[in-house]
Amino acid sequence: MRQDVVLRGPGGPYLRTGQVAEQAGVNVQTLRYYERRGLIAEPARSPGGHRSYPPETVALLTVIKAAQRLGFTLEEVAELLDTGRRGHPTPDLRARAQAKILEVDAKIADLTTIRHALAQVVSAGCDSLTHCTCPDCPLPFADLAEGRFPKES
Amino acid sequence: MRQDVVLRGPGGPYLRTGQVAEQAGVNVQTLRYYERRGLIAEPARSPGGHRSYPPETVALLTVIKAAQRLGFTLEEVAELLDTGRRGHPTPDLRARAQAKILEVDAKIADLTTIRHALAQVVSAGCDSLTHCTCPDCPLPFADLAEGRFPKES
DNA sequence: GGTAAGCCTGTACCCAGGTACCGGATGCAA
DNA sequence: TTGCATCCGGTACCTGGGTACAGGCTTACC
Repeated sequence: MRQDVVLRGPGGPYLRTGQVAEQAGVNVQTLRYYERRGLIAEPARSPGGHRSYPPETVALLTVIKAAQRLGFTLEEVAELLDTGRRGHPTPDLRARAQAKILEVDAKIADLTTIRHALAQVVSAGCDSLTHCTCPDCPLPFADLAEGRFPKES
Repeated sequence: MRQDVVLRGPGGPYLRTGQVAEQAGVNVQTLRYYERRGLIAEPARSPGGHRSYPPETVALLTVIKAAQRLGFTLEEVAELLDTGRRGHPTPDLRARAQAKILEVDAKIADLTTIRHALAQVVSAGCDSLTHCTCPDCPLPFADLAEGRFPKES
């Protein structure tokens, strides 16, 4: 544990990879993965080549994780951060959040239909996917039409 | 298009790969993938080694696709088909459907929370993930606690 | 200056559910 | 019998979001 030591540089106490990772609750590899993906800027380096992060990187990672939990892909998060960094605030985030709400609603609707079909299986007492002996068997779900749930799981 | 010709064999009109794939609306590669995964049985072969499927394979594929849309993984579908094939009907399908309902409910609950947070972003008028200027900014979503949505998208 | 923890790059691997490509063989109708 | 659509097995690749490993270099503390 030599991690409680702080590198000093122009502008404040800098952090090393392991410190940032621990404080943000992510893996060290993830940090470099995000750097490759353009989510976090390439940090300054020590003379020996070790990364030296400004402390606000931790907050940035928290924001990234929050956005992910809202259903944004890393690519979308990268874009949002990018437009944010370019100055002039745009209605981009708002618009994207609204679009995301529609996506979420669609997913919820699909899941609701699925839940319905599952409940039918249970209440009808289906005992086989292919040779069900229950009366009025709901299988194989005519209402779950081909292609209605493109990639839904 | 020589696919409208039917191979005849013991028990009925047999189908070739392309015919099954087309009728079931899946890719030819997928068919062989399912065979490798044990979802469909290895079909008979022509003297030259071409697969020759019984016509009910198309229905089986429909069932597989329906089960997938219900949220079962291919592995789960394979197991369900397997216990079905082994004769003696078990309450397996019913139990699994009930468990799946719980999974679906959990997903819906997560999505509902997410929808809530998104709606807050919209109504508060957030304009940046990192430097939002809106009053009482809900970012970065303290209620979406770390780890609450392990793999949710 | 020794020692160990931590960091570096690069590459490969994981999950699921497929899809694509290759060179060669087969099936079938004209 | 010729021509070409289709099929064969094997292998590699795709998406998304990371994770792991190998082999070597730095940093920090004593």
